[in-house]
Amino acid sequence: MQKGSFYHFLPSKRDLALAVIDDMGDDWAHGFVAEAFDRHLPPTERLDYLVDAAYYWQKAAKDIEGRMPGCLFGNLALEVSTRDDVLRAKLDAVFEKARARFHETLDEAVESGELPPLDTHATSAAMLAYLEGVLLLAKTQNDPEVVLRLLPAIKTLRIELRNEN
Amino acid sequence: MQKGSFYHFLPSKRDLALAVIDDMGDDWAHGFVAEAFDRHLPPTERLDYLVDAAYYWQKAAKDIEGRMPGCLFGNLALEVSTRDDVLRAKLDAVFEKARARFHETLDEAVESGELPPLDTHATSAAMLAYLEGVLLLAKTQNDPEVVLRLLPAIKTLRIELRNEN
DNA sequence: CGGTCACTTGACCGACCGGTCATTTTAGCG
DNA sequence: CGCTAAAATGACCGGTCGGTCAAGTGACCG
Repeated sequence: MQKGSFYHFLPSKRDLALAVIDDMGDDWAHGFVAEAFDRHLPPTERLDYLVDAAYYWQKAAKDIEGRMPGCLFGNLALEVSTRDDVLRAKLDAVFEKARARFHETLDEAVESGELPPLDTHATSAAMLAYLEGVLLLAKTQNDPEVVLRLLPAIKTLRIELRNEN
Repeated sequence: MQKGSFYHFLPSKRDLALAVIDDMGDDWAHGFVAEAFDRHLPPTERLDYLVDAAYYWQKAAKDIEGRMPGCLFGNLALEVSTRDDVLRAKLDAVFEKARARFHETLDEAVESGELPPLDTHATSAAMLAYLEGVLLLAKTQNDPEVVLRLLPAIKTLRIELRNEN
């Protein structure tokens, strides 16, 4: 695309980033993540599904482009979130949406007795953090297999309920 | 510093990045991380210590500069590792050094019976990933408290030994 | 057909960035 | 003091980047 065309639709490069986050953020939190988080599956199986989805997505991307892309939002977050607060807030919102998916799943698992009671809010955040961290390491090694090796341990993360006085 | 001076010592900006990784990489893997991983402490306490160290470091940095810096190596890794393979490999080596610290600690804990047998190699990598992921989320929220809330769960991460046939 | 309006084009602009270099300052030393 | 070598300076260069804009194209519409 020629730059003239670009500026016909968008006022600046920064606005492109904003728009991309809006567009892909939903795709991600409700697409990639949601697809894995199929409500018809038992909660813990959804996490297995997520591991597979992350792995195949990264692997496919590497096969095509030669390099592991990692997580688009993670990449963006570390690069710009110290320099642009609006962008940072938008990325934060995307992460929050994804976290909510984990949260639902955990609540369901606890309710059904599949998991003992735990701080599902904090634990869901921990799981998202772990997902991002694993993608970071895998990208640094440029090796999707790292995802397969490490990510399943996402199911072992657990944050206890703080005893409420 | 004036740019003339800069180029008196270093041939290019990229070499600065390389040098910084070399310098700070050791500081990190053997300084920040090693400090937390005091061999005089029982293994699991070292992880508590690490949580505190990460928290206070991030908090202090935020108090001074107004923004959470996150992990220097994580930042660099996501930003450049798709564009510069040498840099990527260097960052990978830094992570590997840090991982080894976790690894030692886990081996010790297993040996002393403090932890049941587990895949200490994979688990140490998982812990490092989790550390990076938590810093990423905390930075995106620009809130060091996230570290305090999530990072302690690093002790719950566990990857079982693959049964060796 | 001619008019209009969404869209495209690429030349152009100023700012900045990585890097060079001749010149000057400074520090160490006999 | 004067010599030397290390280190600092800032003008300068080519390239790129974000962004502008006047001119062009083409599709639909009366």
